[in-house]
Amino acid sequence: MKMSAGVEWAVHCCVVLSQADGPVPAQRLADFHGVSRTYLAKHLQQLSRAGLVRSTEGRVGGYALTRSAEEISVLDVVLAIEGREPAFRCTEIRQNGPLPATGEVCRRPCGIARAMYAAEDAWRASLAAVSVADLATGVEEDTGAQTFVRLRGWLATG
Amino acid sequence: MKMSAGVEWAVHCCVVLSQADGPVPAQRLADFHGVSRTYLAKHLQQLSRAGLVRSTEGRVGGYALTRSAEEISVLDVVLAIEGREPAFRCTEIRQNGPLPATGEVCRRPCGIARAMYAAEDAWRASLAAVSVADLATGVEEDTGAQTFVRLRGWLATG
DNA sequence: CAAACGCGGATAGAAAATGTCTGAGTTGAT
DNA sequence: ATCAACTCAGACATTTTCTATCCGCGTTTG
Ligand code: FES
Ligand code: FES
Repeated sequence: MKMSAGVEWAVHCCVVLSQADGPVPAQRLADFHGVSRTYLAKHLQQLSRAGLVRSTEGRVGGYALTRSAEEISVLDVVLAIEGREPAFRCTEIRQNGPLPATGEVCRRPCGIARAMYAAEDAWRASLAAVSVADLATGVEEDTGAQTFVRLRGWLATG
Repeated sequence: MKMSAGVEWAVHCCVVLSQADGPVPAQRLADFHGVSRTYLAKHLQQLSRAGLVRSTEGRVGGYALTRSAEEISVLDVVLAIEGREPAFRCTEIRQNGPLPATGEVCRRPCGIARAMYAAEDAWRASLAAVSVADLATGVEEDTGAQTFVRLRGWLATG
């Protein structure tokens, strides 16, 4: 029951991309966060496959958001990295053993699975309520308005 | 971001124990669910360490709930098996790179972590609202009132 | 054409989950 | 009291997953 560390990297990258003017290469994103470039590239490819970022190839290529930061929720990023399968998986062990549940009952998920899925729905709803733009404003409130100014400067000159 | 399969086993066992009169051996629980006895024992030990079940050794030993089924929530079982650590772990990569966050800001968790923790709190609240007794009544509604009667019979004679 | 960049697969290493084993301790019957 | 059977508990392998890296290929800019 633990989340991949790549989720944090991806969210941080989305916040950075929301403040960038043009495409940002994976090398620059990796240097900014102090993480492995090759491994971060894997996660960026997953974001690309999920349609959250667009990749431009070639000499001055890089990554950029496909929509505005307000339209990208944290849930979108988490699902792109961790996958859309629910964390809990009912293996239907109620059908095992000496007193198995009959086939008619098993057409709908069992009570245990229903409770687990309801909890995951609440989790997803909470993450869907926060957008990348909200995170960016939070960063400005925490570290000051000049943070992103310096970030844009570093992205341009670096 | 996936949950251990042992969680399902543990929850099923708690539902069975809520309907048992005396202590139930791990062998009986494993046979009833059609799973490995030795591996299930490991999870039952975790429940024992968490204080949810009590183990009695000896010739007629086994496991029994320490409190009433109404007082045991699904969240208690999940935390006993999966551990109490949150799924998301902030590795503080905001302190890396060329523009690191200064030490003063980092005393409180960053915005990303706050959003993740809020979502996990919602998840836990949803699981805490469901008790083992609720699951048992759900099983009776799904499979009929005679289900647990036959279960008690199998536990006694088996 | 050369340099920089993204993409995908192949390849290891580390960590965690899964599954099994043997021993210590307790209980009940003899 | 002794014995034997049954139990739990922790230590021990096995398998899968995550993490991380590397190289070759196609693309774009200069
Ligand atoms: S049968 Fe076990 S959770 Fe559905
Ligand atoms: S610094 Fe990355 S989530 Fe807190």
